[in-house]
Amino acid sequence: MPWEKSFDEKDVIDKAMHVFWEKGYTATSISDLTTATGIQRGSLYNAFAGKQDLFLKSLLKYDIEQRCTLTKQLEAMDDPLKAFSVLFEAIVQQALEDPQKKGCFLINTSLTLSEHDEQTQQLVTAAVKEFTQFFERQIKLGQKRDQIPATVSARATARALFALVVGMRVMGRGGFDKAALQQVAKQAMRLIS
Amino acid sequence: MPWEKSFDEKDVIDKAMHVFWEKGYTATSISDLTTATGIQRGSLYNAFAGKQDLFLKSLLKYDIEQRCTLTKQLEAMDDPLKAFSVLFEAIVQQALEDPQKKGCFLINTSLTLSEHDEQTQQLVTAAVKEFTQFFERQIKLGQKRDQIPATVSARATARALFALVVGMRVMGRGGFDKAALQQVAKQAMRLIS
DNA sequence: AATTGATTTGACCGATAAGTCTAAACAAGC
DNA sequence: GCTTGTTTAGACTTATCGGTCAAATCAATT
Repeated sequence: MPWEKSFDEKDVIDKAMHVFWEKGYTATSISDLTTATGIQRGSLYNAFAGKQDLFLKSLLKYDIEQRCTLTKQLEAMDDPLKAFSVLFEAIVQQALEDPQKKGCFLINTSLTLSEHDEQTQQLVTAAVKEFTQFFERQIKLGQKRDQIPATVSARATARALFALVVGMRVMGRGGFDKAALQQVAKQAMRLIS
Repeated sequence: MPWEKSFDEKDVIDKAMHVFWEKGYTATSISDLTTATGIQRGSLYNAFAGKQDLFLKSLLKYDIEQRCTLTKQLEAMDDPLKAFSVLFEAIVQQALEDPQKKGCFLINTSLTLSEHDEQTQQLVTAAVKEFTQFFERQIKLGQKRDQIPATVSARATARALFALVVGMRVMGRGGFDKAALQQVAKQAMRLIS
């Protein structure tokens, strides 16, 4: 007899995600969220447990849509060297294309982990871990195919590549231009050749 | 006839610096600052123009005490390879020694630049620029002395080393252990050998 | 069309933020 | 020891925060 929700929950999460991504958790107010999503305060609290809950769902969506999708695509290429160059080129592109210079939602969040609940912390930790493991898998695959020298340490290099990705995403938010980011990307490739 | 200030302004800035460094600008309240510094609200506003002013002075102090001091020491070593290894080892050490895992105040700030005034933004931008230039100078010096291969691009490698430093400082705040950071440091050295 | 009951709405709440202001505290000059 | 003028203390102001709630709204069932 009652009445169905008049808004799409997925849609709300997507809009909230972009606000959180751009402004960060603390700097985003509930008013920001109601404005961005078009739904009212009460509806928001009816659909979600609170601000932190909506943030977690936003971050989860980002993780699935961005990191998981990208690494899956790269892994499907079945060509580690190509995958790496595509990945680094994509990071350069994303940094240049985004006028708001939001960077990476996960990395941004990882720098303010203490202001979040345990679930969010676990999500970030897991995402970071899986991302470095992706690097390690690809390096080992490349070595098996003699694309990457067997002399390089897979785990150490994976961590260095991860550090470079983090560095690039932070640099992309600051005053670094296309050339600078491309140069870093090129140096990253040097680590696996 | 009047009466001298009963607190040391430098001391207040130092104490405020550690609070801002640990909690970030927004998460630090005036009450946090009065508690940490031991002076009262009114005195604080009498001595400083406001929260943002005190933050800028804190960041400036950090920049002078940490970045400037460190790079000067490294440059005085007059041995680029040694300087780099000392630098990266220092970053590992600092990450491990700090129980609060504050990371680098400048890099942390660079990720929330939008919430600061223009002066602060300029300070961060300048510090970042000078830091990459330090890398570039050292690499060129190393090449002149045949410590570093002439084939490496000084500017590109300088930027990559900077990216690695950023990555390491972010990783140091998260769940990465000593071994992981040391491995990244080692890979950084590979870029200049 | 009347009934029904969850959704929606926007006013409301207590807490806390940054910043202001007045009155008390104080040391130097007379 | 009184006057003087700055520092200090902390109550106060205004705004905004996250979150709640009761009343109005609406579509499906009857």
